[in-house]
Amino acid sequence: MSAQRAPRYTGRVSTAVVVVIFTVRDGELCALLIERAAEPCKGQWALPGGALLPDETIDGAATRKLADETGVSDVFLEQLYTFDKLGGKADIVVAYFALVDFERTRLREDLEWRPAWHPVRALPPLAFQNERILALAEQRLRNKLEYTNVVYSLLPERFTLTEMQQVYEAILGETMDKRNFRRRVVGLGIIRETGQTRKRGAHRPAMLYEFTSREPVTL
Amino acid sequence: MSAQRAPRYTGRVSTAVVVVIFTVRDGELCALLIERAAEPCKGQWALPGGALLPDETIDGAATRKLADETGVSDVFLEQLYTFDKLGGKADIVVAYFALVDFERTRLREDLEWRPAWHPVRALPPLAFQNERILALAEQRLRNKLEYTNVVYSLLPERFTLTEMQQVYEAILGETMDKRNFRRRVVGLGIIRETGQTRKRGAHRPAMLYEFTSREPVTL
DNA sequence: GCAAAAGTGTTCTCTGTACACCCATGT
DNA sequence: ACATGGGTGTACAGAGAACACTTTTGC
Repeated sequence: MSAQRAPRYTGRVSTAVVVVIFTVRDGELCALLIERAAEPCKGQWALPGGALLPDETIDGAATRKLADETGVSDVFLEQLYTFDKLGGKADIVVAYFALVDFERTRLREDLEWRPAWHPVRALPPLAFQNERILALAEQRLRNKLEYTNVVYSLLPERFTLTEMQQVYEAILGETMDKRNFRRRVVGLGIIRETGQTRKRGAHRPAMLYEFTSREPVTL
Repeated sequence: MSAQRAPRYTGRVSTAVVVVIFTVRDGELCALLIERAAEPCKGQWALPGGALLPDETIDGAATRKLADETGVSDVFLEQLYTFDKLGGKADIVVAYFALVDFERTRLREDLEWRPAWHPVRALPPLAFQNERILALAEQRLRNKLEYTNVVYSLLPERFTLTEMQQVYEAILGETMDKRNFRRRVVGLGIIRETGQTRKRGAHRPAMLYEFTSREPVTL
């Protein structure tokens, strides 16, 4: 597109979309990977993705991939970066990243191209330089956690402050002070009390909170 | 690229690169635009850009476009966002943004496809929804200014603190306190005194500073 | 000596951090 | 009664914001 004098060579290149899908499970940040059942890189793991369908937007392709693999939609999904020369079939790969609540996902069942959650601190061998994409996504996630409310997309409708804190700790990889954490998130206005409590085990019941907005907001 | 079971449809789409080139001139943030000399959108202005050359990387294409239009290289240049359905010839447009010192640029001379600097607060009619790209680039620039040293790419080798402050004020659109500004930028360690001064007009000479790094650094 | 830009310190507020004990419940 | 996680307040330090006058030069 756009202005250019040069002879009008029109590069047509094969373009694909991949999605880094993060969740927090058992206090660990995990990403969804798919085991490759065919060459190239058979037996290695790769991010979910694929070519665009005819007339499909790139956002649309990312949304579709996310839904195909996890069954969820209406979650945080954002474009991450566009790569080239990654070594796969596509010349250009537009990467997205998504955040999902583990409890809401239903992974596609496939014996051949099996999807599975992998802790990002213990990844298997990855195809097509997918480490680079994952590393960038993780960094963006850490940043966004600090100055946006994106954590809403990793938690259920109602949750306790301890659960919320565990999500932050899993992603940032550091423990936090309970009192400071609570003051901060309540003070920022991203969550509010529901008035309901939840009894779980031999201790005082926990207040349940909800997000004031389930749309991404920059603080 | 990457894992996919579906029938292997490979979308080949036409892909282009555009570059938002910013500079600060006379205390105004300006962007480089090119007047379209042919249909579609003849007479409107558009961001410099064009299709990828065979075997060219997207970074390479952006670097080339920047050098073609301004004669500069070795400046801050970063991928911004990837758009589709903008209405031009390309299906997919990978946008970059660059920061250049006005004094170092030599615009390409072309009677037909004329490049010119335009203040971003007073843009002419733009082709292909280029307003969206410019708005996003400007927002990113403002953000980066706050937590990185990218301003190095808008200033010459040696400069006064007043010049540096004027760049910040032009981009952020607000005046700043001289003493606080100086404390901050010196305290951050992104610049240092050169020991040299510069006499300019009927007043005390100004100390010349230089950047401690001319690579992008996140603070 | 006057106009013009350069340069320089202090005070206050706010934000973030460190830190330890009591509470409500189940067994 | 005891074990378990839930819930709360205060003190200190560092960062950022507000604010006005003196210095050096050219004319």
